[in-house]
Amino acid sequence: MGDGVNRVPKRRSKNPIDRLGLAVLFGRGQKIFHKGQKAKHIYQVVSGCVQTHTKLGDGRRFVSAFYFAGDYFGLGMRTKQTFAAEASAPSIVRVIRKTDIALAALTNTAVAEQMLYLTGVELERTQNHSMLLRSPADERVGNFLFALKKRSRKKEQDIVMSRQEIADYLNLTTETVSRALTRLKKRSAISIHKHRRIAVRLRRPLAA
Amino acid sequence: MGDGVNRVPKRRSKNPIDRLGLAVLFGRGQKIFHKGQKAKHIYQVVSGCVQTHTKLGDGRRFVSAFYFAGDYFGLGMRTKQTFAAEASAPSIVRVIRKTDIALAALTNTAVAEQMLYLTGVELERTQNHSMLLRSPADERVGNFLFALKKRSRKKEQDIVMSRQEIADYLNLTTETVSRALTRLKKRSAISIHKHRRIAVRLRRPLAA
DNA sequence: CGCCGACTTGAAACACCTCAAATAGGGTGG
DNA sequence: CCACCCTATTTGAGGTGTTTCAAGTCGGCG
Repeated sequence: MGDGVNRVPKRRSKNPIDRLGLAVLFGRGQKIFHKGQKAKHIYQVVSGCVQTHTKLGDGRRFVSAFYFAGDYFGLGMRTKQTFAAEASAPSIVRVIRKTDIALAALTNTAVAEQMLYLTGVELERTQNHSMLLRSPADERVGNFLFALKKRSRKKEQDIVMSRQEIADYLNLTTETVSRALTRLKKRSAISIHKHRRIAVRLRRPLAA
Repeated sequence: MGDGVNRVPKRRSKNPIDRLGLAVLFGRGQKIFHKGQKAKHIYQVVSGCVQTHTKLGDGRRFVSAFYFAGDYFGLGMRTKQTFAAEASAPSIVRVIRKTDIALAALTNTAVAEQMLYLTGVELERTQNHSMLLRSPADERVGNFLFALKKRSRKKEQDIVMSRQEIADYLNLTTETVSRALTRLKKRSAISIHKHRRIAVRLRRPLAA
């Protein structure tokens, strides 16, 4: 957490660790934690969108995940962060100290259970990403959009991240992402308004 | 677990869940669990090598991980298995009922900790795999071999899996794996004896 | 010793990338 | 509110790496 961030009141819920932590507002592009930083906290997106990423030696950028409202991130890191996290859009993030979680776990066994559960969710997310990286470009883009749609349950998606960020997540170039979108449009799998607003017509994942 | 498997005595250790479960011998290619099967157990490789995989609709095969002696697998699956598991080589696998783990957790808080730790290790494994899938073929193959070397700490690796299995893990074809090996040999990064025995000379991961 | 599957090698096709240029949208200052 | 500018996105042409299809070679095992 850098300086100049605005603190907002924490929210309440019935899940054990959802009562802990402090909600903080991050502007678009602002770093939430750095790669290599000591992993003393876990995080939950309250609103907005967060990405975790790393830069490869040659300057390529690798986005490992996007997180939306409700998602936890920074899990499973026992000592240091493997990736950096930053806001893909203005976001409110709840920051929870691991020491507070450990403390809560002493009196509530559901805490340890929830941590295991959340780490399992993160594992599943990463496995799905691995699967996604194995398909051809059109499928990668189509199924990325399809996943967004499933999450939001809206007809039209507001794509908060740039083509470049999508490309870095899907291991493609912006040009290929753009062409894939054009082809999906021609197939009437999607329609695009003003670049960032996309209606996904797919009812099931795109298959080869 | 199919029929006709040979049961062998369970082993002992000081980690809490290492005392649980029953060790079972599986022959090469034998299924340990099926995709979609209820996830009632977790597993530890005692000896040999296990792979988890899934078949995509069009017949492509996707190997999600290889596990070696000491590795746990089948973690983070809360209800059903997302992948199938089978022995890549004759392997002894310890099969541990989750109910037994839950039972042990009641009297020993270290059990829940170890489960979280092991799931974190699995998450890290999957993240590394995702990274691997983003590099060019030679790097994928080279760094796959390098990872094997780091694990075994031997000069020569006995590659127990077939080229096809490596290809399915790295999202390449057998031909490309083969050509990558040839190029690595020409660069004297490795040397190959009789196809399955490879000396990895790399001291650090291959970079672009 | 010989067979058979696993592995390697070769040539052509294809998908994605790179470099280059055109277009569209958002934001700013008048 | 409009014109302009600046960046994000799209589109185009050509190059590169991986796949595909087709032969060949190696090595384990009977």
